[in-house]
Amino acid sequence: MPNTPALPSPEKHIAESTVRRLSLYLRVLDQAAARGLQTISSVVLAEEGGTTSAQVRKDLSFFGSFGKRGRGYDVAELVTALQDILGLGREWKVYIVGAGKIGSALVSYRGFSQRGFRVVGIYDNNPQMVGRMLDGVGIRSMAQLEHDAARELPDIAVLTVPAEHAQAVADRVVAAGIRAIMNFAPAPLHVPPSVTVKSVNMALELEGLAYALVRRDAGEPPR
Amino acid sequence: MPNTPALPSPEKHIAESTVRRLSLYLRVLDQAAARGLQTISSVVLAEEGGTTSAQVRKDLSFFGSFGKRGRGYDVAELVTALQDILGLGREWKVYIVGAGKIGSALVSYRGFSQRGFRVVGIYDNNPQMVGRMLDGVGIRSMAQLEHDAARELPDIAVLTVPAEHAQAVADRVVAAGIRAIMNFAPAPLHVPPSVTVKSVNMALELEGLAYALVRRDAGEPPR
DNA sequence: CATGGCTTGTGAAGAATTTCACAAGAACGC
DNA sequence: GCGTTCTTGTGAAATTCTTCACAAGCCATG
Repeated sequence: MPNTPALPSPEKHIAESTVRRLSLYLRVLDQAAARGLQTISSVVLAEEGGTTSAQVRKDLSFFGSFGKRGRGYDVAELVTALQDILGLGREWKVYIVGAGKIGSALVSYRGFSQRGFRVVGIYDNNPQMVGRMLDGVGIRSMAQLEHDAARELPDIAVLTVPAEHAQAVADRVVAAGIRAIMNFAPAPLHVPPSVTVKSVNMALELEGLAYALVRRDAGEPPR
Repeated sequence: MPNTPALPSPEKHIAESTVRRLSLYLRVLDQAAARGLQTISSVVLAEEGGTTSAQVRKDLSFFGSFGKRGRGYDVAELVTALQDILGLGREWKVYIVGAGKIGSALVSYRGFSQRGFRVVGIYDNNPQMVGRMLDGVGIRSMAQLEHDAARELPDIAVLTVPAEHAQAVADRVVAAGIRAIMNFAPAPLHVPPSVTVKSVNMALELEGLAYALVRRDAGEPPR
């Protein structure tokens, strides 16, 4: 680590959009590394990531100086720095709550394991499901959740339950001490401020597309 | 339709964040209607939707006046207006490309059909898959995509293919005349400006959670 | 070791978005 | 009918986010 020591604790508040882009850059860098690139400039990083070079440099500047003027960024170095910033240097224990179609699909999602997110438990309230294995992980009864959590101390709960149960499950998960929730249910969750929630709402994205299509057809320019 | 006729063609450009919130309000309104509420104020709508009342009113004001001072918004009326704005008054034909775990799970996702998104075709390049049925829809060969699209004129393509094929598939989908893509592959897509892409990147959301967790532990306030 | 061509890092400017705050309208009780 | 209470719609202010533009640094070349 020759350069700035990738200090991952800036005083300022970092915008969520910035953090999202950092993840994106990481993905672009992976591709670049796979193609054998040693070095990458903010211009190229921006093109592949769908943003602007100034944005890339600004985003990175919040966390330190990672580039070399006249050269660009060392790919391997920047990967390490970004992983560090994003907290990907360690393993995160994940509970998946809801073993329906989406929950089951997520268990074997490679994007999770590749970044250190390990599914340690899957929960469902259907007794028919309990005991079965999904990709090497056993489905457990919802009744066990609090008990297991006290022992395993999971970091993140992924909620793939029906919308009408989402809030109740979230409450339990929070009470069990989990402080990060990824919510796939199409319902807004209310949690204490000490808990972070990210919602992935597919219906919402689709509706955004529908809006774009009707706007487009109505003749408004996209921007 | 007693009030402002829900004119869905404002001259100004509407921020994507606004459109997302409109979808969210629609969801809150559904719940409200289910609870038998006739009327809802911007304050309540905001609380349930996780935003502020001023934001709600501002968002709606871009499209017209839907409320009554002193009363709030008529739930049923606002639902209709929002559906209208978002282009949910019609049926949208959806192709799902990639019949892996996630693609298969999405076929039967209720959030799609509930809002008028109808899956008319599923595509996969695995010959073992082709011909099987998923929730009443047959899996077709990738080779057919362009041919079928010319006939069925699908509106939206949902991409659930591996990241390394995402761009190539996107190119085909665009060439086939589809102008809206929902991308589940963890790879940024490059498409002509006439095509709208929404990406749902679950790894990215998880990384956002990991970031929040390390920040939290490092003692920074969430906001 | 000087020169030229690139590219970063970053204040400052600009644009976009959110919040404030209040006038105006609607309903209700008396 | 009048006053009180509630709530919308919206300019203006505040804040947040993005883009600009350029000095400073690095590398290669001769």
